[in-house]
Amino acid sequence: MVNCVDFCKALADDTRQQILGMLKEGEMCVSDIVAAFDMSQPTISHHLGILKQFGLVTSRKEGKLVYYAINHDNVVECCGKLIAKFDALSEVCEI
Amino acid sequence: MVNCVDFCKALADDTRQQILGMLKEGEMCVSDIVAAFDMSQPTISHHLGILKQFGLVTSRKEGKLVYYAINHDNVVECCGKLIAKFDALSEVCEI
DNA sequence: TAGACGTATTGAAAAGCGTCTATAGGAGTG
DNA sequence: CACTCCTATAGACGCTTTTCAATACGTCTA
Repeated sequence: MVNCVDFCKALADDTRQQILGMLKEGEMCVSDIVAAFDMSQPTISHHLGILKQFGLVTSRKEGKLVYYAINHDNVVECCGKLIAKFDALSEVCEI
Repeated sequence: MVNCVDFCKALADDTRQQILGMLKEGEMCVSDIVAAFDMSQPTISHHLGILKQFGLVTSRKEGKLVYYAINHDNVVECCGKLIAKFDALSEVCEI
């Protein structure tokens, strides 16, 4: 879905990794994510936009709220691509 | 060895990913790496410095030449950390 | 319809990153 | 020693990224 470089760029930020780690536990709406950080709402919205642009999260609207969820398949696929790209022994563990 | 964010930052560049992909096949000296790119030697040296700083490659000096090699264990470990961090099902495939 | 609430967008400032040229340093060679 | 070759460092430039305040947009409710 997304290439390895874009995948790493999407994850090359601590805030985005933390967001993704939170979403691993289940979907969350924007205001709940914002509440977990000491950052402005537009900043979080910006990071969510990047994660979505690269296909690492999905979003769905429910009334006033927007729920974000991790795109599990894409994340796992990208991790697998990374291993395959740099690990000469990757064929041992097919993902 | 290195955290997930730094690992992704180190790989958030196409040139560095290409270098690491080349080194997967075996160690290379700087001038051979430079010859594979349409970039200046200091630029390649800069990227090698970043890869080394984050522990993704090692280097050894042999006369005038400096050979770089991929730090296989560290790369695999970091990929594993990434999967564990974001894949709720990661325990299925222990790395 | 007005207002309140949740989220996205805009525009700007600051910091970071990738690239170059110029140059320095270290190692071999004549 | 002087010279050449290989690699690293320094400094500068432009572009990108992160962050914020301000504001726009959409949705629910009174």
